[in-house]
Amino acid sequence: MARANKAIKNTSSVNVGFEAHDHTACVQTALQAAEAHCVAKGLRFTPVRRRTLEILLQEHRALGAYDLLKSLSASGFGSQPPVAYRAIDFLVKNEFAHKVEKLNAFIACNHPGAPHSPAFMICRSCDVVVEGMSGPARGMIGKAANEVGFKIEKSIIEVEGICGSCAEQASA
Amino acid sequence: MARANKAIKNTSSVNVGFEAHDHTACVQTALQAAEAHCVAKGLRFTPVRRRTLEILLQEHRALGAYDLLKSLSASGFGSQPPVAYRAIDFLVKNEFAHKVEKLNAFIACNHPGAPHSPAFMICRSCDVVVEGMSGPARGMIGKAANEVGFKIEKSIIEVEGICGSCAEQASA
DNA sequence: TAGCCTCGTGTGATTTTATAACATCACGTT
DNA sequence: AACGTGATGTTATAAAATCACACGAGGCTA
Repeated sequence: MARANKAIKNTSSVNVGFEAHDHTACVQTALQAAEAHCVAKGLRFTPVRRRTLEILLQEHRALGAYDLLKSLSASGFGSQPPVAYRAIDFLVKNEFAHKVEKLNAFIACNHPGAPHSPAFMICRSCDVVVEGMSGPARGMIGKAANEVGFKIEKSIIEVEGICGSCAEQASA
Repeated sequence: MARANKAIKNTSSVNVGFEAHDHTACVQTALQAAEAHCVAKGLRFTPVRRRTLEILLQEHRALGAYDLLKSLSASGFGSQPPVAYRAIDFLVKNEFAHKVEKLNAFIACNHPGAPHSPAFMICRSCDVVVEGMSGPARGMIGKAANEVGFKIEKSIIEVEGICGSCAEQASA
């Protein structure tokens, strides 16, 4: 629970370069966008899937599969791991959410719709994760890949460090 | 075991742009280099740690902690997870090895000594991992980090795709 | 040399993360 | 109504990682 609890502490913080905002509205917007995308693609945006995305959007931080599962079962869905993992798989496959490998956790996508490879900044102090967008090819590694005939399909970029707020607090 | 077994299959392959080479010698060289580094830094290159690095070097691919543990206990060391994890921690902390987050696995460092942030190419077909070197700052994400006052301490770059050999086989 | 401290090792137990396997149900098609 | 597909639910189990505690080897100091 260590990491999860740590993350859970900073509940409503929506910072690291972002202003607090009307979160309820932004959650709704994102859900509608996802719904529209699913309709367009013939995907089934079922209640569990919708609720899972909603939770991720509301929390606005990386959640572990078991954190999600707890919320889901509290919302009346099943209580066993596959319930969460299947919903997560759907969201990740369709880029409504991403996995943060470093944390074994999942986070709602910041740029839904836009096909992109995410890049995350992870604060080691407060565990806040912010998603930036990364261009497709990516400098050195792209070059190295070309040289050895490796064809990049997906890239995982996660940088760990210390965010602005935490740095301030530390120096204060 | 799925992923691990898959990896275990391609036992002696040392390819993806690298020629097969005198592996025994290169293992010895790397071990000696690590030993020297430890002496210089006042670190204790104990038997378990040495053997762990040796296994990683010999295998020349990403191994799970439990794969390592099995080898270690077969070599006469303890048989409980902490045995492996502690040795791995030591190797990773001192950059003799890296964790491949995507695989939850560990691999001997290709550029021992040189301080660097590793970047991995992971073939989704044969699970071969090759380490490239990544410069410190890293394009887009570095820029994004600057903008929000995020101080990067460590970066994880892993690209997934298909390696040259597997691509050939597929098209053949 | 005895006492003490630190670090490394070994073990048992447990926690956290993830999948396998199988039954059932909802929906659309035939 | 019969069927196929995909979503959901459940039980069980696997895989990855950590906790907690005992012991022991080496260096240090007194």
